[in-house]
Amino acid sequence: MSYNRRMASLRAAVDVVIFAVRERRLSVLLVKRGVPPFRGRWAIPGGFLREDEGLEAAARRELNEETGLTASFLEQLATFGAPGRDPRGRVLSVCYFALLPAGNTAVPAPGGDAAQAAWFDVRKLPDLAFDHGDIFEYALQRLRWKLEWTTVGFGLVPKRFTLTELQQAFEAVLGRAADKRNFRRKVLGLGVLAATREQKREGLARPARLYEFSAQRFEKLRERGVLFPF
Amino acid sequence: MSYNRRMASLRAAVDVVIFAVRERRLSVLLVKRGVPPFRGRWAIPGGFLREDEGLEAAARRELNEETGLTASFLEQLATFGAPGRDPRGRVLSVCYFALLPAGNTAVPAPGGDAAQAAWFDVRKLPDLAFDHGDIFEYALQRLRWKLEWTTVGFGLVPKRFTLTELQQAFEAVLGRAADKRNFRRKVLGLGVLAATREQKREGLARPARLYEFSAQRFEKLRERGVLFPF
DNA sequence: TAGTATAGTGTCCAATCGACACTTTGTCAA
DNA sequence: TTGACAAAGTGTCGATTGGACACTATACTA
Repeated sequence: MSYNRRMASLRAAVDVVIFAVRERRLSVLLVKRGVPPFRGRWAIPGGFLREDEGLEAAARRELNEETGLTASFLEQLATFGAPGRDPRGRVLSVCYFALLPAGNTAVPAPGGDAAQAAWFDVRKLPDLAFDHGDIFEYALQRLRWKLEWTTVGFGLVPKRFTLTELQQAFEAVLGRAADKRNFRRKVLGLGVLAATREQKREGLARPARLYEFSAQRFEKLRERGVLFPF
Repeated sequence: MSYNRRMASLRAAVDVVIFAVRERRLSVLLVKRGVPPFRGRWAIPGGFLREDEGLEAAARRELNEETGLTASFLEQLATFGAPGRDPRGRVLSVCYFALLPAGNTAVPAPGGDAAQAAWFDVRKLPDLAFDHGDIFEYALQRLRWKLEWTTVGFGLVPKRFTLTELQQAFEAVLGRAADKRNFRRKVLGLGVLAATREQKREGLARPARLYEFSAQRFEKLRERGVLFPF
């Protein structure tokens, strides 16, 4: 009944769906596979888990190898493990999703199995390798959902940002325009933003005030159960 | 740089946090380990993933082996994989959480590595084996959260149920009393319940109307984006 | 038929949210 | 210097939602 057939060979991959807003468009970083299987196809960046390496540590390592950057948000997404999802054998993919702040989104020279890396507008994705299409869809759904109901949104924007920049990031992810007054009311009403003394000019017009996310205020509210943990 | 040290040996366990409301108390099903490591300690039911077995299929199998029942809700929770979490070697635990409807919560004779199985009030848990304490906490947090913001709650109750039964299930999970009128207004306002002609007597008093969850109505609303997918 | 135990029902107030348009400020060019 | 431009910044109203709050209705039993 509960005889455990030990699996012949099992490997674990850690894949990271990396999102950033670039040119007001929500984008994902993909890598072009340089080796079989799916050679020449685009895929979500990732690699095999190493011995003595934690899952999140592996995700951070992959992210850093791929972008040279540190995520402003990183969270486990789900694990995909259908038999047959990888022609090389049984591979579980523990997936993460990461946000990078707008701005630092250069594409470095890729290493390893990836022939090249590039940002793609999420509306114009190529066919992806493995079951990465499913993984991407799931990640996007989760990002959109969390953006509306949590404070992850601040991960899409630099440390200091104008409210217009923040709004544009929201609009890029959700794919629809927001009302400026309602957006500001809501986001300031959260009580987790601190206005700085500095300003930023966007083009030739009136400068905008820079704000920053206040971790202290956020913690205080979270302790009182005001904000969503997920 | 991206040289892949292949892991010597990796196994994947699938563990299932099984919740049910019993005697108006939120309970979890635990098994007592009959073999090392952690022999004699209580643990979340689970087992190793088999070859050619999908993750969710493995979770269903474990659930069925442990309870003989089918879950009314089953969803992947997260994957835990810290090196050293299992003294036998590197083991990833892909965790699920499941709900059983109130009523059918008999404890069958356990098989395999489990010496015995028992329901525990979530407020009075023993020390658990491995990192199962963390897993449990995470599952409980997720359950509470989803109960308030999604329709999972109907998984805690039989196919046909009275509104009082449903309310008691909510109260058991959230650990606080709800106002009867507000609860009924909210739950009926979802538009996913259908009243049946039948009634049920609870004790000696006036019978209550039986309702059922209407998958059709739920789908219609979900298609319009009214209800939360998560 | 009186008692009892649970089912079932409606109002008020506060907070939230969406829709909606004009004034302010800084810069540049005429 | 001032007029034009471009983006920043700001408030109200109405609808909906959600929490607090207490009494009547019904089925049965003694």
